[in-house]
Amino acid sequence: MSLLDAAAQVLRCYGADCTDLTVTELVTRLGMPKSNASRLLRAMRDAGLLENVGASKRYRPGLLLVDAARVYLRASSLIARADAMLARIVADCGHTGHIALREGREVTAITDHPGTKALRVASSIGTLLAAFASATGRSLLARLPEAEVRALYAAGFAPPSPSAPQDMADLLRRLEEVRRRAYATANDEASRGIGAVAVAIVDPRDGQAVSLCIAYPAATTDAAERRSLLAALLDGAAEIAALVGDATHAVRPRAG
Amino acid sequence: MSLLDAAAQVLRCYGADCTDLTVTELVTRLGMPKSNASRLLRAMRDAGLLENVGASKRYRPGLLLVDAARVYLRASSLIARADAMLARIVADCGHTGHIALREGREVTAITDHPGTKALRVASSIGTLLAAFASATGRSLLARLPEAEVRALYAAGFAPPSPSAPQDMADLLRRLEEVRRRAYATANDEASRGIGAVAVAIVDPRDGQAVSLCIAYPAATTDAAERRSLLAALLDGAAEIAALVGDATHAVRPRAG
DNA sequence: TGGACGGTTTCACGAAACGGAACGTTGGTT
DNA sequence: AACCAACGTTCCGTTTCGTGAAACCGTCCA
Repeated sequence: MSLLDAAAQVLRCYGADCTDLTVTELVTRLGMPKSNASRLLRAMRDAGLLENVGASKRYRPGLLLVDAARVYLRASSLIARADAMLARIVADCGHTGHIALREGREVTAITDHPGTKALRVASSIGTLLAAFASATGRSLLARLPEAEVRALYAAGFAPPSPSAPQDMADLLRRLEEVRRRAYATANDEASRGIGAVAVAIVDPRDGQAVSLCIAYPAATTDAAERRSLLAALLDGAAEIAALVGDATHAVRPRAG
Repeated sequence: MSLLDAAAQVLRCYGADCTDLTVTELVTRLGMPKSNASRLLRAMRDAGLLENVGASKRYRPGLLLVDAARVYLRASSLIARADAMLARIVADCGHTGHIALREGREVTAITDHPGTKALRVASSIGTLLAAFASATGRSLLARLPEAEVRALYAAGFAPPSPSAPQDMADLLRRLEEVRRRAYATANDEASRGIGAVAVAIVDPRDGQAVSLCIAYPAATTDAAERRSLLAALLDGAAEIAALVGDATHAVRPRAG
């Protein structure tokens, strides 16, 4: 593992469940020798990638990441478009929506639109989910060739719940279903009591893929409502897909 | 210069005026040998710090920076509070406002609130300004001991305009004025035709400092309006300062 | 006081980064 | 087709840096 890989691993620790790190926490998280951890955190701080929390020995992300991250988000017209579309769908249906991207075997929400109903799903920003065991993840995995999915999970996977795919064959079958219908669903899978429906769009110009997702409380959302929000999602995705040239949504399958 | 320093320098290139980089551009920007630049960009990409724009040889920030940057912004209740306050002031006065932080000898806007007037100042997000030659920068420098300001500018500075501080004595005199009044101003300094007023708040718990700034078109903003928005800014800053324990704004000097 | 704990520093050696030069690729011009 | 320019990659010998284990340091608590 190179020094840059180590630094990137450190940065990946930060998210909804981790706002700062100590040497010992890094040792525990990454299995790194204590002296390496101490020196790496200090070198990253000195470079500006991290900063200390006041005079403490705690390290958090540094300011220089903010502008670069902003460039990432703004460089992508696909993200911007998908996000605007999702905002409209959320405003109409009242459920929580987010845009998710895949990073390796995980997915992360990068934008978030809280719903307006009394009972709604909480923000998932900054939380990493296993791609194979989430609607957004499966919608994105379905856009990969089978060989690539097999290579990604060459070491196998541990299902987090009984409703998640149980093995490679199960996963591939579900991805084939996603490809056929053009959307993915999840129920009680990453989080209890929550259902989700997700649609992926790929920008053929640069290969970037995003997933638009609506998450809803399973107990209070009946079949008619689920059909309605799925239709809105598929319509919205088709509109963006037409703009960026993603042929997958050219003929939209009937929701059902 | 260590490898991490080099990587951080690359990330600092990204902002409002740079959304992606090639090997040659990096050579030009950082004066780095070509082979080093090629290897560095590739190593950063392989680590996830950067990614290629499609199949091109252009590199842009990688997704992993987004969550870490978000943690930076959310970890700071000071930024959140200052931003909310500024939003209210902007809504009232109609001019453009932003929150700025200092990084070394420069300041960068991290949040932005466009004004509502017909003539308003454009967004400055992602643009670095010289701290000594901007209102936000001077409001933040005034919160440093004089020795620290001298050390920061040990190599001297080149004034970007006739209204900017011309030498160290001039800068120190202005910073003393900022300390006395608790706010900094700029006119025609970083940008022609624009005036700005800025107030800094320091969170004594972790030493974090932010500057709240309102920027306005100099030609159409009369003295009464300037006094009014300065009063709003000072009132807002005093309110936040009381919450975080910054004693500087405990007794607010009369604006004038 | 002694021990536990978190973090830092030291050390010798192997790994990685260095910069210049050669090489490979692409596109444009004659 | 041959040539040239520009960009990016790879090679090579040398130098620098990162490695992990162990020692050390500072703080806190029984």
